[in-house]
Amino acid sequence: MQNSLIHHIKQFISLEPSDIDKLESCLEISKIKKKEHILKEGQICNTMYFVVKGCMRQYIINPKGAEQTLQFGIENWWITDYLSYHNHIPSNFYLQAIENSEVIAIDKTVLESLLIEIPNLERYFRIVMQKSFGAMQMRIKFLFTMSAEERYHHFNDHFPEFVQRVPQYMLASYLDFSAEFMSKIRAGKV
Amino acid sequence: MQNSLIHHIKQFISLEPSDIDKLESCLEISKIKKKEHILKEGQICNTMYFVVKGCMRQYIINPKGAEQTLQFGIENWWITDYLSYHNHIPSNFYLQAIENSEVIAIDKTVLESLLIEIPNLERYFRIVMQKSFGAMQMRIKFLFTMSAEERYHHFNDHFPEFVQRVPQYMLASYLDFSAEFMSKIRAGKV
DNA sequence: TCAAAAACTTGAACTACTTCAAGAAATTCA
DNA sequence: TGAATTTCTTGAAGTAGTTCAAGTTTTTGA
Repeated sequence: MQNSLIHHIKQFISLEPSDIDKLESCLEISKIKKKEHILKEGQICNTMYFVVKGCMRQYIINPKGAEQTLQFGIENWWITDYLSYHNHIPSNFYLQAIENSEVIAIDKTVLESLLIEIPNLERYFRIVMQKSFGAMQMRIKFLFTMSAEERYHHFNDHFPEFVQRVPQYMLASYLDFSAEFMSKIRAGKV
Repeated sequence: MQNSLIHHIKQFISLEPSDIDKLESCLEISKIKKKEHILKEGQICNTMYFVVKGCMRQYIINPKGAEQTLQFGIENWWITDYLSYHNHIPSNFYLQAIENSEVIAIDKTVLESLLIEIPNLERYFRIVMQKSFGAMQMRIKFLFTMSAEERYHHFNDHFPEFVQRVPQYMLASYLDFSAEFMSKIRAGKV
């Protein structure tokens, strides 16, 4: 079974066999147990994570002390704190596994040299980032224009399998409403 | 005076003189009058816009018929609908000048061939997109954790000159509250 | 320069959500 | 397996915002 990251990359660019060798020599899968953190607030994030299997989340602890999930990362998604990664500053976020997961962790220095050795890889990341940014623009649109109930139904319609996969209270905070309100939406009590 | 886009690119990567020539032959500045649209909902967005001078915004018309500003683009920012651009699908957004502006419009086909001719340009866009995505992650954090009043003060503290530059009602909708509420915040009546 | 248009303000009534508290159900793992 | 933990539910009370409508101020452009 081929490395799933290489498979993902090939969907966007073509790779020479020698490039694949280089990549494979740098990549290894690490297992992250459910609830384990790969980044905590205040740490500098020097790593990009590609989710091979399982599910990760990015969250914060808000001023009231409650956890708030800002992003999920499932199979074939990259997850990191891009600002901390890019500017080498302490992170605002936690990154945590919400299922037993497998990720490919690429250290910034390793990635920098890979990008120099395989220039075409810049193209891959450019495309992936543009797609992610586009998705984020749509997310802002949904947050701004839909009611809590509409956001829940919209998400549920588009990602029904995913809704089964994560605790409701995490999905509620991702959609920016309270767990209690989620319960009432689901019960039709709104 | 050098093309401000080339100046911007040079902050991230180095360019051969021949690359600069290639670039300059492809780029021209076009003037957009205040209130003029460069993209409307339903159109396919085939162009990326680099703001040389002035200010653009991305907005939608929400289900109640009101305009809602989702993003601003000032000098040295790229603005486009990335999802429409990337997937060649109709846009959800409007792109409009809110000051008399000058932009460099790069057509997708032109950009694609530039990226092939100047591979290093992929790196530039990859970096710019990663920075933008990081900024978007922070924006989600602020939207999720701060009250309307906190968002206003936070924005005002960080971008005081910009606050002077755009109509308050546009800023209010960008910060996700009503123009009337903005008025009350400013008057200290909350 | 001044009429029209755009932007801002105000208060009163309303509402979509939050918070709290407590119990019930489901899941985990020793 | 069953005790502990995590997750979900419910209702009552509260609140951070919206909406509406009308008036005022500022800006624009012929």
